[in-house]
Amino acid sequence: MVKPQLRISESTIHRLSIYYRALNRLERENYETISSKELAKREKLTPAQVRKDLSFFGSFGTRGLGYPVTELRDKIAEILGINRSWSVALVGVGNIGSALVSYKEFQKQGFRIRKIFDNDQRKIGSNHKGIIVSDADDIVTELRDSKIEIVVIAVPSLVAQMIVDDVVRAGIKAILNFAPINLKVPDDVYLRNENMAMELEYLSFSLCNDEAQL
Amino acid sequence: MVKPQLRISESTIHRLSIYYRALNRLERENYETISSKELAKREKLTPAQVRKDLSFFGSFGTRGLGYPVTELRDKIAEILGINRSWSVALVGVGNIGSALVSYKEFQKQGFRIRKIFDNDQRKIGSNHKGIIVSDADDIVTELRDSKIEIVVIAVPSLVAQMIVDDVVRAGIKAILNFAPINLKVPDDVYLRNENMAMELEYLSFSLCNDEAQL
DNA sequence: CTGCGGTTGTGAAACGTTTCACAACAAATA
DNA sequence: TATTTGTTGTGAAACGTTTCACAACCGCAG
Repeated sequence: MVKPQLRISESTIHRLSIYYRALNRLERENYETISSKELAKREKLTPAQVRKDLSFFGSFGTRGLGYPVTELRDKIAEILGINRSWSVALVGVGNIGSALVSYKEFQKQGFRIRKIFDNDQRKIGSNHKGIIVSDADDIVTELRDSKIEIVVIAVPSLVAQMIVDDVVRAGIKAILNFAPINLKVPDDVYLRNENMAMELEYLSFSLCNDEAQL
Repeated sequence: MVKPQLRISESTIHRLSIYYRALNRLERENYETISSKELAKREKLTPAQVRKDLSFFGSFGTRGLGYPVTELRDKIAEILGINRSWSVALVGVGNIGSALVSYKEFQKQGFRIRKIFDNDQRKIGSNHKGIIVSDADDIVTELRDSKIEIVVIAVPSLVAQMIVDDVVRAGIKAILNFAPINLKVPDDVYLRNENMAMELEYLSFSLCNDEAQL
């Protein structure tokens, strides 16, 4: 079903996420099928782009009709690997960490936070949405024997590399990092960075170069 | 100093953000100059990319020596428009909103949250880091006569379009949206989306397609 | 069964970004 | 001054992504 990989670009994967959400909305609006034209219009993309993105993984549409909404949504979920649930651990329950524990969108897509770590004695042992915060010093041992597949890092930049080293040592292969720093990980570990200030900086740049841009 | 714009790509701007942070660290480590080679190595980029990115805006380096750390940092701050402070309003003090109010990285780069809105009666009037939460119904009037330049939207998807319409009506030209939905804004308004689930989905995809990728 | 309007899937063209490769130059050394 | 080492700035090549354009096909109407 899912075609042999011929190196899918990052942009394509990100657009799949977008299509996934759009299709969920369409389903709620009782659409049965959707054309690449309309889907593109809704998400400010081009029809050709929608079709090409999907064609990397198979042919899911019907000529003359478009794509079946629910079926395509499920297909994309399968491609992205969100047709299942993932066990996630969170390191750091400061501002951002706490927000993530309650972030509905994670849960909705099957990302379940099952362990929380912090190095602040006042937080260790406390309860966040039913999870007892563990000591960050125990990361390696606690993760090694767990079923955790993805670790989210929401600690200050200064300690982030230390934490990530532990996480790698525990055998974790996928890390989402919120610290605004470039972490070093071995080649076989997937690392993604989420830096919320960067988008604000982009806005700042846009405002400063206004008339030139549009 | 800053060259005539010849359409700078999004990736280049994002890398400028990265250089900016790297240079700050280098300054703290007492580097006086840095070569494109070393800077690239630190941030897992290529030297040519560093040089080309910078060359769009001028020539800041010295052949044989490299780039002066502090001077280049300041130059990039000027290009990105973060050598000043920006007045920001936040709409929605739920999980994410509250985290953003205390998010140090925003303040550090000159993004100052000066107004907060919410539509929850229990939150209106409450105090977040010295700011009294206003009624979201008053967004248009409150923003119109304010000095707010950027609005951050951290409300549920269902109400996000309504809020953004008000924000646009108030004359705001730059919006950072955390709701996982594609908002519609006029062409002259800059809109950026921050979707934290998307990066997790990317990790999920990577794990599912592991052996094929690396 | 034929023809028509609509839409997909995809090779090829167009476009954009990254990498290469080297002339130009700075500093240091002799 | 001449030579060597090191690094920038940049045009051009290589590469990657997006857009174009159209054959193939679906459903429907006559």
